[in-house]
Formats: sequence, C-alpha cells, structure tokens
Amino acid sequence: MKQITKYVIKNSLKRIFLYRACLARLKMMGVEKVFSYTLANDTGVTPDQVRKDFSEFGIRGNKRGGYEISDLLEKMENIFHRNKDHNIVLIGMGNLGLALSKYSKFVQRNMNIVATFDIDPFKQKIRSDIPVYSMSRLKEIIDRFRIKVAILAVPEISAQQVSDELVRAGIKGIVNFAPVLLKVPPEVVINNVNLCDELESVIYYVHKLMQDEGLKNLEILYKDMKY
Amino acid sequence: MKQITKYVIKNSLKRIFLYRACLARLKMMGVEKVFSYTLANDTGVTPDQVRKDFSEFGIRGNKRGGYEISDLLEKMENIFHRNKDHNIVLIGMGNLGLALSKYSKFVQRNMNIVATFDIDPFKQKIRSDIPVYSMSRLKEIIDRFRIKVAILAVPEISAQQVSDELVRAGIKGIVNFAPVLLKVPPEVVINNVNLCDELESVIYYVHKLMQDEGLKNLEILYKDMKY
DNA sequence: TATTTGATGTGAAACAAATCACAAAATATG
DNA sequence: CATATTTTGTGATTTGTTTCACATCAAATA
Repeated sequence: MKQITKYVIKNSLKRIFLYRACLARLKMMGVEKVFSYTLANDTGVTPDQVRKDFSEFGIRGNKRGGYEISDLLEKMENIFHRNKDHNIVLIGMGNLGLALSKYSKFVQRNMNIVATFDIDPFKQKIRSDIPVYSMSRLKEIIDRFRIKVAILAVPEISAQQVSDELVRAGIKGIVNFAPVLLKVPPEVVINNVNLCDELESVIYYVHKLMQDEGLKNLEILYKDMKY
Repeated sequence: MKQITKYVIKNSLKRIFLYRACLARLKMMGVEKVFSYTLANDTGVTPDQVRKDFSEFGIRGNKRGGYEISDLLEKMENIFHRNKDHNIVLIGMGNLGLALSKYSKFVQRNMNIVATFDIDPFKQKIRSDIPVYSMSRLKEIIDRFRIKVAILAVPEISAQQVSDELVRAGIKGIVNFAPVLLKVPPEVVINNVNLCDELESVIYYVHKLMQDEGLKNLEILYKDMKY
C-alpha cells in the first residue's frame, strides 16, 4: 500500500520562481516592461530559455513589445494560485521548526502556518507566536482548516510515523526536513529538503574546484545551473 | 568583474547522498552486503541507475557478489572528503541562523560551525552555544581557521554585501538561504536554498494533483524524481 | 501605407540523462 | 570440472531538455 513516491521540482518551475523574484524587484524599482534578454541577464539564463519557459507555462508577451511586468506577475500569481491564501501546518517545534514558524517570508507569500504541533506542546508554547498543539489534535485541526500541505520538522526517528498520521489526516503535500525517505501513497507529493546534503554538496564542489584549480575540466565537475 | 555564477547539484550526486543514507541505515541494522536492486528498492530508483551512478563515481562491486556495505561507505567517505573535519562559518544569527547553528546533524557529518557572525553579536550570544562575532572580525576568523565554506542566513537586503565580504575574505562556497541571486566570481560555488520556493512548489503540485485528480496526465505535471 | 526594425514563439537540431540489453565475471551446482 | 545462475558494468537506445534558427508579428519610420 505504502510506497516511495518522489517528485522533483522541475527546473523550469524553479526558473519561473527565479523570474518572478526578479520581476518583483524590477517592479519595485519602477520598471514596467522587460524583454526576454533583460530577464535572462538578471537571472543568468539564456533569453531562449526564458521564452521557452514562458511558453511551457502558457505565458505570452507582445511581439516586439516584450512583456508587461505587472501582467507577467499577475499571470504567475494565477499559475501559483497566489490569489488565495494557503493554510499550512508545521509539525515539530524543535529549533528548526520554531525558526520556520517565525519565517516571515512565508506570510509575505500568502502561505500561513495556522497551527504547529509537537509531542511536548508546552515546551515551545511560550516562544511561539502560533498555537502549538499536541499531536493528538492533528486530524481535528487539519480537518477544521481544510489543510492540504504540511511542513515536517520532526526528528528523523519519528518522521515516518508522523508522515503516516499526516496522510491519514488528509494531507496531500509535505515539505520534509527530516533526512528520511518517506513512504507515502502515490497521490501525496513529497519535497525533501536535506540541509546536510546542501552543505555537503558545496563542500564537495569546493574541494573539486580547489583540486583542479584553473577551471580546467570544469564541465565535468559542474553542470552550469540551468534553473 | 562580478557575475552570476550558478551551479546545480547534479542529480547523480544527490542520488549518491541518498544511497549513502540508506547504506548507513542498513549497516546499523547489521546488513553487510547489498545488490543494486536492494539499494534501488530502498531509494526508489532503478537498479540500472544505481550501477550507472556508482560507475560515474568510480565505485565498483563484485560481479554476482553485489557490494560490501562497509567498503561502499568507505569509498563514499573518500569521495566526500569525510575523513577530515570541515570548518564552516555561519553569517546571520536571526531565527533561522540560530536554528542552523544548533543543527546537530552537521556535527554528526563532521561539518562544524566554528564561528557565527551577526551585526548585533550581543543579541544572540546568550542563546548560542557557538561564539557569535561582530561582522568586523569576519576576515580575521576566516583566515585563522582557514575557512572555505559559509552558510549565509542574513536578511535579503544585506545578502549581496555580506557575500562580497565573504568572497574578499577567501570563502569559496556559500549555502545561501537569502532569496537573492548572489553575484560572485566564477570560482565561487553558490548553493541557493529558498524555503519559500520549496513550500510553494509543493502547493503548486498539490493543486495540480487535485485539479486533474485520478492521476491522468500525471506525466505532464510531474517528473518522477530521478534523483 | 509600405518598409524596416526588433522582439517573440516555436519547430528542428544538438546535447544530456535515463533506461535497456547484454557481455563479462563470479559463484553455485550437478 | 563443466554448466547454470546471478549480478555487475557499460555500450546502444530512448527519452527529455536546452539551444538554435527563423518565421511571425507588432511597432516605428518614411
């Protein structure tokens, strides 16, 4: 019944995030229009890629006229369902969980952590701005707020068990910070964020870079980021 | 002089991390040997992929006999330079920085945050187990410990400026948590971790999944994680 | 209004990654 | 000791992604 299902965030989607961040900044600076090569320059991709990506997501500009930034941003908001608010739960109020619960960028992007959970809810209650519930109330709260997405920041050892509970409670997507490969039914989306791996990758590449200094053989060691 | 340089962690490298985590667990359980299909099963990839990846990293097993787990892990430790300790600095002791400074998994993998920095070092000093220095001492400490890798957890607004300081101080790799595209010389490796994007991606896919429920057209919406 | 110019949008081509298929090798078996 | 079996390792094939090249369109210009 349970199986490992894994999805990768497509590179084109990551690039769209990149474009959006860039566009938001440009808009703040008062810029109104961009061309594919403007965006490309700012984000380190090629103009072709920008246009292909837009094409994939059904975004169209005006021939010769480039793209209207507000229009572009609006289209992206629709793609990402940013018109509506998204309610999230966070499980595990350790150091990382606490930091994530206070991460203001989520709110800025309409993603609200409406409840957090911990086996010891009293421990962190005092430091948290968001209600901390005991695990026994998981399903109740998830049902009440019709939550579909959870952030999992519990210790490795209990990650699978909590994940099972989340799935039973109707969660359809999990951002998993525990370094475990969760087993979930295929209709549940998992996005693993492994902080150790992120750091270790950099160490690995830095070592390589210093070994074969002079940038020779670079193309074997690195893949230029196409996202 | 400054330019956007971006690297992606290659999928094959990510998979190697995955294999390693799995192998470590198996070893703890007392298992001594694996076959490509064992590992494949546990990690959700194909046996061919496992062997191709091993081949890429120069790891060889015994025909028919599979792979010796200890041997495999040792080879991987060499690949990732895990025999030696890695000293890291962390810049920005806000909520996230503080949580990262206390993240015990780094230490378990021989990655030690030896110093942290903040514009207001006194604010967090009391809550931190690791020394918190003022930004003015950045180069001094980095030089003294011969640090090559930094974790950047400062606010968006100051990320580029701090990144410049890091590069001037001799840092060669940065794990960047600020949602900014850092401009660094090409010999510096950047790994961006954007928490909002990670969460938003999941929301995006969950929406898609619920829209076209029944898993039809799944192959367009998702790419099975090949990592 | 006709012509030139400049940027988009997208098939085609080139490149990269994953899967397949099978030879090679090591072990087990009769 | 020869044969069968099982698993690795890797070219060949397929699949997916990026880059190229150019037709298409909109605006500017004469």
